[in-house]
Amino acid sequence: MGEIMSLTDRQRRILESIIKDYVSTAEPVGSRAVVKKHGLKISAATVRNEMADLEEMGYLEQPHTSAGRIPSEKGFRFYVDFMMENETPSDEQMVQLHQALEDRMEDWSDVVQRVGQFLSQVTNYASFIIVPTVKLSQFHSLQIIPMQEDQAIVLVVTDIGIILHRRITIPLSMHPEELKLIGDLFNRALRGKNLHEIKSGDLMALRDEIKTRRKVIDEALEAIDTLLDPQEDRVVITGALNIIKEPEFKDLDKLRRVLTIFEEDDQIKDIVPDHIGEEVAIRIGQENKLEDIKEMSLVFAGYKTTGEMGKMGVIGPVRMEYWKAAGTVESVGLIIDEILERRGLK
Amino acid sequence: MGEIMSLTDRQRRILESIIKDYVSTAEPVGSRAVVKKHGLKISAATVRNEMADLEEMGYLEQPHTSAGRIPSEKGFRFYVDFMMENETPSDEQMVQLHQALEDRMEDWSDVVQRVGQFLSQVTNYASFIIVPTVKLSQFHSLQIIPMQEDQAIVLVVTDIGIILHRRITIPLSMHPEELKLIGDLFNRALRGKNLHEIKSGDLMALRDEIKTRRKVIDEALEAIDTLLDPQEDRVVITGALNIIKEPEFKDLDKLRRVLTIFEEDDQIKDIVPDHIGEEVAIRIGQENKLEDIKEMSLVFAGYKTTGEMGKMGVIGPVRMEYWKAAGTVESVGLIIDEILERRGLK
DNA sequence: TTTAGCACTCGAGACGGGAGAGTGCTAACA
DNA sequence: TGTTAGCACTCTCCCGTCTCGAGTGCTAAA
Repeated sequence: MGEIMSLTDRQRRILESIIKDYVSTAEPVGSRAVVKKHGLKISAATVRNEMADLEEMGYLEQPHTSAGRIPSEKGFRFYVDFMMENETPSDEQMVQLHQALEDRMEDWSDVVQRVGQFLSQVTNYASFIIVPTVKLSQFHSLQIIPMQEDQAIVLVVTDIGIILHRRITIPLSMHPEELKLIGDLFNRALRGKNLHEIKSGDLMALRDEIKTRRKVIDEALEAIDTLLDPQEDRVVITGALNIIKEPEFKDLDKLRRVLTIFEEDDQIKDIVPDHIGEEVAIRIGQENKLEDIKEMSLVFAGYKTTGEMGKMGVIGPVRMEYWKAAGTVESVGLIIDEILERRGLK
Repeated sequence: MGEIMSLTDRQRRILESIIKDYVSTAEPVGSRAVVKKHGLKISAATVRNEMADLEEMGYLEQPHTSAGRIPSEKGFRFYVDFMMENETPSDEQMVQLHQALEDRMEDWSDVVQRVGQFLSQVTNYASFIIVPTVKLSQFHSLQIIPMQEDQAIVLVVTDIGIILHRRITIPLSMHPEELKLIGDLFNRALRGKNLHEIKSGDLMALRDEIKTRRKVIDEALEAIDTLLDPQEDRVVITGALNIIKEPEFKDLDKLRRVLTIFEEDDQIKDIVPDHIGEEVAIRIGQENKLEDIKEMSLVFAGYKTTGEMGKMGVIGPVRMEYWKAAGTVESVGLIIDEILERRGLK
C-alpha cells in the first residue's frame, strides 16, 4: 500500500482528468484532451510522458498504439480508494423521493419498488434491492376467520405487524365460537415464540396436546406450517434497460449476456457478496467473483432490518460514475434506515 | 371479404410455405426454397408467377428487386384469419406448469408470476398479465388487532378472502376488549356491503353514528378509507429480453425503442385494447393503435375474475409464430379460469 | 525537467469490384 | 392455356485496398 505515495500530485490530476473524461465520453483520452479540458499549465508532451509512466504502473491502458489512454481497473480502484468524493443526489431529487415515499409508507413492497426506481433513475444504472425474509420475528397472534360455507382463513400476525394468511377448509357444522376457541388455543401456546422455533417443534407438540376437533386443528397447523416455510429472499431489479445505453454494450452478444443476469433473481443474489456491512462497497470488473459480471462494476451496501441483512446497490459498466453511484447508494441507505426506524422494524 | 375465395389452393399453400419459412429464418424466401422445402410438384418458375400475383394482391412484399419475398402484414392477417391452426403447448409443458402452480396456489401474485413465465418461455416472446384490482367484492369482516404499546392493525377481509391491512395508532389506555367491540360495530354496519359502496357513503354515516372512542374509530375509518383507495391494476411483464434474440432488432435504436415500452407498466395497459373478450385476439403490426408498437404484434385474451376483466398475452415481432402464441394464450386462459374457479373467485 | 517537432502506427470509413441469390421475361412445351 | 426451362438483369453482401486523421514515442533543443 506504499502505492499511495507513489503517485505524484500531477500524476493524480492526470489520472483523474482521464477518468472523468473517459467515463463521460467512453472514448480513449489523448494527451491534448487532458491539457485542454483540465486547464493544467503543462504541455501535451509532458502529459504524454506521465501517461507512459502511469501505463507502466498499470493505472492506464492503451487499446492500440495510436489511440489515447483509458483507465485500467487498477486505475479506477486507485481513484475510488484514494481520490474520490461521493456525489450525493441533489436536494430536489431527495425531496422528490421523500414525497414519493410519503403516501406509500404502509406498503413495504411499494417502498422497495420506489427506492429501486430512485436508485436506477438517479444513477442511470441498473439497481437491485434484496429484501430478506423475516425469519426471526415473533409470533404475535393467530385468528381463524370463517368465510362462506366450509372455508376459513388462518391469519398469523407477527410482532412487527407482518400478516400471513392462508385459506383452509373446515367442517360445515363448525360454529364460529368454536373456531375462536381453537384460535385462542394457538395463541396461548405460541405467543412470543420465534417463528422458526414454532416451525421446528411446537406445532407437533401442540397437535398431540389437543385431541378435539382434530381436523380443523390439523388444517390450521398445516397452514401455519406452509406459511412459515422458508421463503426466498425477494429481489427487485429496476432499470436493467439502462445498460443498453452504454456504448460498451453495442455488441449484441455482450448485451444479451449481461441482460440475462437480470432475468434470474438468483443470479443477483449470487453476485453480491454474502457478508457485507452498511457502508458502501465497490467491486470493479474482475474483482467480481462470478464470470458473468467480470465486465461490470457493483456499488452496493447492506441495510439492517429485523435481524437479517438486506442488500441494495447498482450495477453498471466498469466505466461507471462511481462517485455518483456511491453517493446515491449511501443516501438511499440512510433513507431506508429512517423508514425502517419509523416503522419500528429495526 | 370475397377475398377468401380469391386465393387458389395453390396460392394458399405457397403463402403458408413462405410464412413458415420466413418466420423461422427471418430471411426473404425465394421461389426455389418454396418448391424445395414444401414438396410441391411444380417448378420454381410457376411459383415465381404465383408469387408475383400474391405480391400484386398485397399478401407478399419484396425488400428489393433481387431478393425473395416476405409476407406482408396483410399476408399474415390472411393466414391468421383463414388458414392458421393453433398449436397448443406440449403435454409435458402443461404438466410442468400444473406442477409449478400446485404448491403455490395460495399466493396469487406468485401464480401470476409463474403463468407469465410460462407464457414467455413457451412462446419465446415477452408476456404480460394485467391483474385488475378487486373493486366490486363484498366486505366480509374487520378486525382490530392490538400490537405492542400504542399500535394496532386494522384488518379488512373481503368475501373472497382478500386481506387488506394497515397499522394505526391507538390510545395507550385502550383495552383489547374495547377494540373488539369497535370491530364488531364495524362488522355489523358494513357486512355484505360492496367495498366501493362503503367508500362512498357508509363510512361517514358510521362516523356520525358512533360517538364514543372517537379517535380509534377515526383512525380505523381512515385506514379503511386508504385501503379502499382505487389501486392501480397490477401489470406483470416477463421475458421482455426475449425480443433481443429477434434479428429484426439487431438495430440498437430500434431495440431500445421497443424495450422502453416494457419499462413502464402504464404503456402496456394502453397498448392492449380496453374491451376484449375471453377468446384469443391478434393485432398485427400497423393494426396496433399506439405508434410505439406498430412494428410489433400482439396476441392476447381476457380472463374473467370478480367482475373486472383481466388481460394477458404476448408481444413479439410481426414475424411471429402466431400459431404457437395463440395456442399458448388459449391454453393459459383455460388454466387461469380453472384456478380462479377453484379459488371461488369467479 | 520540460517542450516543440516529426516520423510512425493503427483504426475508421470510403471506394470498388466480384460473387451469388433471386428475379422477370421470353420462348418452348404439354 | 397453363407450365417450364433458360437467360439476362439487378441488387446486396463481402472483401480487399486506400486514404485520412488522431495520437503516439522519440529526439533534440530550451
